[in-house]
Amino acid sequence: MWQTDSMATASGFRARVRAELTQEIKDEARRQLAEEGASALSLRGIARQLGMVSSGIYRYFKSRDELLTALIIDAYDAIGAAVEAADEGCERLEFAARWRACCRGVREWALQHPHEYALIFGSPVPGYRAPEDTTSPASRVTMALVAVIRDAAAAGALRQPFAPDMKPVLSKEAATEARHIQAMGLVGVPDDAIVRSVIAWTHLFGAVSFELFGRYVDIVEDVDSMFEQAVTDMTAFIGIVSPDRPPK
Amino acid sequence: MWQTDSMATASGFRARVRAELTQEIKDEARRQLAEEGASALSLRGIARQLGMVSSGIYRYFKSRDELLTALIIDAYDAIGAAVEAADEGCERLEFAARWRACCRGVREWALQHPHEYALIFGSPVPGYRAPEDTTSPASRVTMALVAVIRDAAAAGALRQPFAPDMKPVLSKEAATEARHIQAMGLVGVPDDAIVRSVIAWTHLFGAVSFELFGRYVDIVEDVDSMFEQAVTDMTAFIGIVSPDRPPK
DNA sequence: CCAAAGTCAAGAGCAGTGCTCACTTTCCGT
DNA sequence: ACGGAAAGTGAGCACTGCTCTTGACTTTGG
Repeated sequence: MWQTDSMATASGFRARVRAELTQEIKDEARRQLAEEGASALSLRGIARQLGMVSSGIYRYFKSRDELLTALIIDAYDAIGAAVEAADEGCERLEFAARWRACCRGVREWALQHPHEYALIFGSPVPGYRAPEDTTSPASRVTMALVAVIRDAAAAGALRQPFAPDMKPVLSKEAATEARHIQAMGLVGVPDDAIVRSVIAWTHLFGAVSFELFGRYVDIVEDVDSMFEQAVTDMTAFIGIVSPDRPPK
Repeated sequence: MWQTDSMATASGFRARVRAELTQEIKDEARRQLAEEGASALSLRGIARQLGMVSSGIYRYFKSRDELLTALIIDAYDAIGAAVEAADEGCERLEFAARWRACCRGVREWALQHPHEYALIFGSPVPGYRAPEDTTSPASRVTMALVAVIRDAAAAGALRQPFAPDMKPVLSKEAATEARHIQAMGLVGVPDDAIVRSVIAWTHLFGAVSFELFGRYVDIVEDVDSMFEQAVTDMTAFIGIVSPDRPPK
């Protein structure tokens, strides 16, 4: 009994120290990331800053890629948590507000952690292959957005946004694809609304990437207002309305 | 006279050889880029492949960054030319077709040159600062898209896409921003249509980036059809119609 | 026509990188 | 108290971008 206890505390102590140093390495890595970017991240530099010898890092991460992977997972979790929190700050039935809040959550997190955003949504680091462990945290943001669409559809708060003479035709192939996507948690959502949701999701990250990577420079001046308007327009484009909104 | 001639041919010869070797270096760099990605691009590797010594490269590009800049400019020009060609393959008055052709042009060039696309539209290389020379070629694609919108507006082929009860309100700030963008070649285009054009432009590159950077994996299966449908939907979203289309 | 000036390839070398490996120290579980 | 695992150390390998000097060649001007 006490053996188990001492064993637990002992190995617990070991594990604790190890976890702490692992965290310190990641923190320092994030610091360097924020200052110089991903490809300037140097294991030797981290070790130097932490007062240890460079080869010591390899007791904690067996390669630079593995460190990067850990940072990527943390970043996915962080942005996922940020978006979930943004969603949960809304009235459950205010679907349009929820969608907009999720969008703002993505952008705000990205603006606060530009290099970490670039790490996960920028061009993949050459030679780097995303391991399995990243896929689950990577989907948190998407799942939050999916939930809003699903809930809105279930509450009958998804409408046809286009004027009758402007409505685009949905191709047979796109409808098939929509049916396929439907299986991932979008039961009850019309085919064309699924397509428009994917479009809005794509636009969201396109907009944040454009802003962060400088593509709006000398074109869009008031990026805040443009983003806000874009999110509003895209919410309407999907067809999300408030549940109490008069049907017509 | 013959001196001038010999001088001219001599220096012309020199310049020609120099231009040829410069081109060879860029070609080999593009080859390595396509195989391993931007950050794996090695001057020593290029020199090795070209049978010259590494320091020789510096006679032609005074740093790795300068080589990258040259590749970036070439890439901007190439995608710009591709989109312009796509546009010019359409009837001048088929504005919706022109817009869609430009979008397809972007995607097709990107799929054919993924690493070059990543070079110009991926996360900026850390420490790399885009020099002035890139800005002009960088805007060719944007200018082609702007021309389509402008022409469509001038021909009265820009409509309000939303159903009356779904139309989002345009904020004062967004209207101001739209007026600002208008000055860049979009005279005569309504404020809300300008905003929607920016959104569609943003979505376009978001979609191509998502596809290329693997964000559609395990989510969108038939990427071709989804892209085609998205472009169709976004063309309607902007409000571009064919000029002969019955007004209602 | 021949020397001066300019051009360019070559190679050594510097400071930095990721990573490996043998070695020592530390400290935990029995 | 002791054996062994885990953690820390430092030398070393192969690679990188980049600089600088040296020597050969070409073009130019007196």
